[in-house]
Amino acid sequence: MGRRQAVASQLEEMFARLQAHFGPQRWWPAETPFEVLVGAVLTQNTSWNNVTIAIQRLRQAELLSYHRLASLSEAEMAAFIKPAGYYNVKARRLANLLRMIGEMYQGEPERLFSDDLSKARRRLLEVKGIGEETADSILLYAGEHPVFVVDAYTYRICYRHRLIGEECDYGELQELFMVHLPADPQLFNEFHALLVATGKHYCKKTKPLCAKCPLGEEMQLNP
DNA sequence: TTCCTGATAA
DNA sequence: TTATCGGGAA
Repeated sequence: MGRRQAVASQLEEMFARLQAHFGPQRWWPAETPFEVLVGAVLTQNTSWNNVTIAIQRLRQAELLSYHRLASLSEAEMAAFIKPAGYYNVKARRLANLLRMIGEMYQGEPERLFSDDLSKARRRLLEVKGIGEETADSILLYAGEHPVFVVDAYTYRICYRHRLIGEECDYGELQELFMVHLPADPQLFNEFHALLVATGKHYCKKTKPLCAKCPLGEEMQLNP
């Protein structure tokens, strides 16, 4: 078996094991694509639990739409999203993102989501505060584009299982998944969600629970 | 105390 | 390469 096939089958087995263990993840936990976009910024280096509190506050105030949210000042926005942490930074980032949607997509987020993948990605990355992971989360979970989302969990799990080296960057890790798997948004959706579940419950930063991990402790060499 | 579905400026 | 942003929960 060639190297390419070997990696492909390892990824497939990883997916199968996680799917069998965790079941359907039903991502992204949001009612609308616009809510996905907001959540993608709020969850930067932040536990999802805290994000849901912030999202609830926005929902309560009926601010989960482009026009309503864009009508707020950054200071007002910051007050609403406070429970998500980094609230001043995130208010600025949301405002930057909404401004781009206003200028490039006539204030209609749907035009961003349905735009050409590479064009939409470039425009998202031009926004200060939107990096590759946040951009790809929006493209996959709000736009249903076939792009694999890489995060700290993906990196940690793949590194510990010796699929990548320490120096592997975002693009290289993303390519590992996208080259070896079919470009299926539904597959990428579920796979990333399952990796997050794994990182959260087993492949933890400190004290990983390798013995109980659905990926098996025999795969991992150096936790 | 540590960690959390990062990104940027210094 | 490192410092900074931050509230919430374990």
